[in-house]
Amino acid sequence: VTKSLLKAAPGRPRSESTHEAILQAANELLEENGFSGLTVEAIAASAGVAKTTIYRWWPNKGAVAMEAFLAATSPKIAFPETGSAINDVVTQMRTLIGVYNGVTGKIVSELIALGQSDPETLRNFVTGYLEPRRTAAKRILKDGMERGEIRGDVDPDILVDSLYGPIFHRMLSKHAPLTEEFAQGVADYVFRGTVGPKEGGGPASTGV
Amino acid sequence: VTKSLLKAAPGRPRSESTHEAILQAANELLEENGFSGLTVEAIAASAGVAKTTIYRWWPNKGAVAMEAFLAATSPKIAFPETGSAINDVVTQMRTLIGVYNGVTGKIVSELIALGQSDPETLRNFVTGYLEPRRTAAKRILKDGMERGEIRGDVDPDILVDSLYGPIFHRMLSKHAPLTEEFAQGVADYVFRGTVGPKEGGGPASTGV
Amino acid sequence: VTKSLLKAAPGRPRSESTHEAILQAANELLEENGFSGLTVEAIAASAGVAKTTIYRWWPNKGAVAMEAFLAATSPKIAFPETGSAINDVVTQMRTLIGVYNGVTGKIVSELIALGQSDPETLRNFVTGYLEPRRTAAKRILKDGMERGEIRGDVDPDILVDSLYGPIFHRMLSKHAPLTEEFAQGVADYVFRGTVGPKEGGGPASTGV
Amino acid sequence: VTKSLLKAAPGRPRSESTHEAILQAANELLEENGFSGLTVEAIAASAGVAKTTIYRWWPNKGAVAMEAFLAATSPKIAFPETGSAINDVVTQMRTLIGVYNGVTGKIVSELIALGQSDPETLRNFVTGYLEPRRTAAKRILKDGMERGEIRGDVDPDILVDSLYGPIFHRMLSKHAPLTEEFAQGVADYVFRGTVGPKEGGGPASTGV
DNA sequence: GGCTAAGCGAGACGGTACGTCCCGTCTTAGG
DNA sequence: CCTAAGACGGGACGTACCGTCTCGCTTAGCC
Repeated sequence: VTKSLLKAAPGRPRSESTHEAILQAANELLEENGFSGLTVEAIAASAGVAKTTIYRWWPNKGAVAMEAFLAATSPKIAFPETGSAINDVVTQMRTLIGVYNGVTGKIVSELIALGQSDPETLRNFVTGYLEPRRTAAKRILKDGMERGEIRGDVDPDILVDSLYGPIFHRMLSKHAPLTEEFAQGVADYVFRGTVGPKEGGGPASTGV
Repeated sequence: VTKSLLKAAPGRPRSESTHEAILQAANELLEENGFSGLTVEAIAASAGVAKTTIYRWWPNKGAVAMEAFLAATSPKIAFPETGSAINDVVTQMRTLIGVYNGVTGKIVSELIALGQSDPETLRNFVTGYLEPRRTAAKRILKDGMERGEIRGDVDPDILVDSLYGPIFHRMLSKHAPLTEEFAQGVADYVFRGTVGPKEGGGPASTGV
Repeated sequence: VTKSLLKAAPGRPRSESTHEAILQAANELLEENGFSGLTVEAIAASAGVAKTTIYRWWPNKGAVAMEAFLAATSPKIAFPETGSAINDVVTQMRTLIGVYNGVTGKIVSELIALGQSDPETLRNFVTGYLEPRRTAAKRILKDGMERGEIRGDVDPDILVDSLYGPIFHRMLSKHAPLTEEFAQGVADYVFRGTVGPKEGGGPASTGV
Repeated sequence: VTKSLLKAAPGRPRSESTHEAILQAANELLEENGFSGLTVEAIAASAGVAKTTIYRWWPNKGAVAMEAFLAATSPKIAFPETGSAINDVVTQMRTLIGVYNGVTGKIVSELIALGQSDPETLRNFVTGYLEPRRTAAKRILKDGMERGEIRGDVDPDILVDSLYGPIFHRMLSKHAPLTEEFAQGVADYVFRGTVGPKEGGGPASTGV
């Protein structure tokens, strides 16, 4: 009977409860004070853990914050499946607007901010957060392309950034409010285009 | 002969050379080390200036960095004027790609990042950098709407974010390369739309 | 009228009260817990001072402890002057025994101990504490040599170490009690010698 | 065949090679870096041994260092036996000077230093190192007293400290060089005394 | 020409958090 | 029961910058 395919590592095994306590403490502090108000010492104190234990596993507080955020938000991806790719994506965009107007938006913004001075963190954010969501969106859009709902010569990567890029832009720059109307407008333009005569009923909205 | 309509303030006047030395030092350090490696003490040392003098005129290092950046880059706005709004905007977007792939892109990114933990800085970035550029772009687009090149019911604010938001997104998240093809693609989709049959010549590119 | 021969240093002058508060706090903690129980953080807290301020002026806690000790004990040198060098020295030795059996002995021991891993500290101890006392003792002994009380060919440096070395030895090694009888005995042997027949009244004690 | 008259303890027996490896590693590190640069983790690493194993057998690093030192130096006691106690002692003192000017002196100093903050260590040093040597010296001196070479009313404990205390003092305080001349001088004074007229041939040296 | 007032260089200061070192304890698995 | 391995809580270290504070000197306009 094989006990395990992997030989057990020698020494005292890493305490899983400690690991989780750290991530949970980090998450709570992150939601309370934002990233800039996050300190390793506070995480340690709040988790009832030694600072050294944190530094044993993460190189800096950014890495802790990132893992804490990812652990807490990873599973939340959800697209509706109505049969219309455009419908599905627009619905998800409007939902996202609500999320990004809340605490999550603040944390996502700060993680991207953090990533500007720490490439490792940015890479982790992209692979752990952004890519899975982009992939899901591209899946929907590709389905729409298969069905003929969306043109076949479209590049899904560019399309998905065309749709979500503006949302990130407003979330980060705050130069204009991040509303569902905005998301709807962006989707309308990207799907229906904007060229045409000055006056005109224009193409119907893609709105849900 | 009155030298000035305003009564001169008493006391020693502010040294303009000191002011400039500070901004220049800040700019150099910003380009060298990025914002996170920027410290007030380093600016002071590099400018041959007392820390006190910096704090007399700016509330924190973010404000110095912002002013330094704006002083160095403000005048550079330039849109071509070919008679085609779409042409002009796309050309400018492709130019912007080049700029944002260089040092300026790094600094802009870090200023946005900085703004995530300092609302004042973000506001200054928006009013000092972003708004002038958005206004210029909207001017071009509105001209196109007047001419009938672009639909009349389009919201210029949303349109401009649809075009530039994706660029900022890739600049900040670095999940995919920031190429002229990308800018071209985004512009194509936003102007011509993406709905349509799977196969199809599709609408002509908006390309220059 | 000259204000000062030295040009005033630029910048905010060092706070003398802070300086003293640090030394006093260090001294109190030293007497309470001994040197090994002394921490820079405790000194800072107890003096109401920032840790950085301590490190601005002293390289490590040993240096603070040394200066604190020297500031508190420097002026205490006192030899009686009875006309007899031997008498004076022996009296002082007996007094010293009392001092070294108390807190001072503990601190002196720990400073010497500290000096074993920090040459700078040891040097400061010697020049700040030991040398002045050795010089004073040598002064007395040389007077005795002038008067003919002590032989003229004696080396005062060796003599003074012959008298005080044993005291330091017992203070540090604690292999036998540090009593006035011990001091008396050492002085007897060093001054009167120990050679001679097994039985014998022996030379009179040098005792006071 | 009985392996032993004593019943063997249950479980895995203590590894003697491990024991020795620890002491040897400690000794090497002690000679290299001195005591302050000695860490349990370094001993463990250098001996290829687990930290736990060290703590199972010694309460702290001082105890390891002490045992390592004693194991390495215990057997080295040697007094000449020329028939003259004074001769023998002086010869040994001069030899000791050489030893204490080398690595051994450094280690002895640091062990005494260590003992200032750890009574247990100091006690071990005294019983394991100092006492045997003091006893040997007292044996020689008592022989001299028996023979009438040294006065009979002398306290051997005080005498031995009068002779060796000055050496320890200079070794620890480093206020003056530790030379054979110094040892000779101390012995001269302690055996022959120092009182007498200013000018005078004085008593003959006790020198060898 | 002296007075008043602010700008300025210099640098000390209280303070926060950092990331590191080493301690001595513990929890595993294996001998 | 010993040992290797190494995770853990903990305490203090010395450092980097922060933003504030006192200084004395400089540079102006005003009386």
